[in-house]
Amino acid sequence: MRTLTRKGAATRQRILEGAAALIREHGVADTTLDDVLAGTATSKSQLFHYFPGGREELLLAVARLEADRVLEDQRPQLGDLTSWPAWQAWRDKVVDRYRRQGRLCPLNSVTSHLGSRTPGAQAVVTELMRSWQAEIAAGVRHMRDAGEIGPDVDPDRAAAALLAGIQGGVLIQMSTGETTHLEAALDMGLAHLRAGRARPGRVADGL
Amino acid sequence: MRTLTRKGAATRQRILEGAAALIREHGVADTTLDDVLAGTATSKSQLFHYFPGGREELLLAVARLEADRVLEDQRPQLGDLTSWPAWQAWRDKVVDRYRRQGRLCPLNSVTSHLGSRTPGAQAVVTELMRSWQAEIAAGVRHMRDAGEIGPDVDPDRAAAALLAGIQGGVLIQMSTGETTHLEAALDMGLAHLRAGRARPGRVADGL
DNA sequence: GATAAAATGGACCAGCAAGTCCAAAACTTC
DNA sequence: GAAGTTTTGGACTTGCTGGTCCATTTTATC
Repeated sequence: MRTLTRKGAATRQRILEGAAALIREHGVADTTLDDVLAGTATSKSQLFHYFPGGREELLLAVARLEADRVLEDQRPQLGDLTSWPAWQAWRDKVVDRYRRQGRLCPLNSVTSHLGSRTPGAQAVVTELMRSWQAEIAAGVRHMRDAGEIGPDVDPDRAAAALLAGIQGGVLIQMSTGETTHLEAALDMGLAHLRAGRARPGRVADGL
Repeated sequence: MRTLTRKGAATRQRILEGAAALIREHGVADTTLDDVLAGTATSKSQLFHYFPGGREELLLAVARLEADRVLEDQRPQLGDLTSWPAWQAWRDKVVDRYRRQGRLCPLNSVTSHLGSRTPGAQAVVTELMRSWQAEIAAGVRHMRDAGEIGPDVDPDRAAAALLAGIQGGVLIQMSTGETTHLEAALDMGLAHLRAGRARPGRVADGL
């Protein structure tokens, strides 16, 4: 596969998106290569032609796709955390996104299935977390510069805590089906940021 | 398997714990029944004798074992959140527990592998979350009654947020290998609770 | 339109791992 | 110590799924 014709690229994309859709619906464990083939009207030789690494390579590609989608789904709010209403809008969007997604988290599903033998999967998640946190931290920094948050707040650490709350909320949602925890975590995180505005020194005293 | 002799019970336990140990070390996907057999010096007929449901039943039993262990590992601190130093001690214990555990989270591994077709797995996690949150909430309630936390704080919601932070911190640790997020989430959660002490009305204003 | 490269179809293979089965040994109980 | 039950060993079956292979068709390029 030296080059890729337009047709070839289209086929590859069809396989990738079809696989992602199936995994979103049934989970990784219940999605075989034959399922993907049937669902995308392709043959086995095509799949292995475009993903020489076989299942593993395909799953990794799906993971990347889903990782990208996570941040995309938070735009444009995530990149514009410049006022309290904006933060609230972002919070609502996150909750809504995961409420729609339901119990299955494709990314977690894929990575936990690829497991530790595929370092690429961990890398995808790590990178997602890194940039996600960076964007939140940028928002915190902005608010801090605007005097809405105390100067003693560490933006990265605050963003890390917020991000952890989101992840945990989603994780819990995967078994309970409820977004209660996600909302509680986000609301507490935001309340804490807001509270830091008037009383410098308060935020860090638990560290 | 009408009754279980002492010997039988011991064998069953040996299989269960051996399976749990293997899964802790290598993850679910890389642990076959034959691995368990080899690792516990048992034969296939024994495994299916004590776990008629086969792999699925065994995995579920392992999930229960691990779920129990999670709370046990936090004792006695978890049940005694009655002063700020006690909260801090609990926080340290949690961080330490997961730092020791490393990247693999057996419970998440098992449940995400059993997937949605086994409702029992979700139930185990849900139940764990429920009681975990209840114990944290009890601590919050205690502190509130002692006047250390404002009366307007909802203990269950605060506990939910804290729990989400923990879960997310651990989840992130699974890919990064660092406990940074876990610590940030816990510290922020505790700082927020502490901050609620002096200024009633503050905590809930983000809701 | 000839040639080379890419795309496609689908039969085939191989291996693994879950699960079955039956006979033999050990234990319990009387 | 005999009868019945539980426990154990391990060979065997079976189904599935990832992966290979090669012949054929389509597409690009000149």
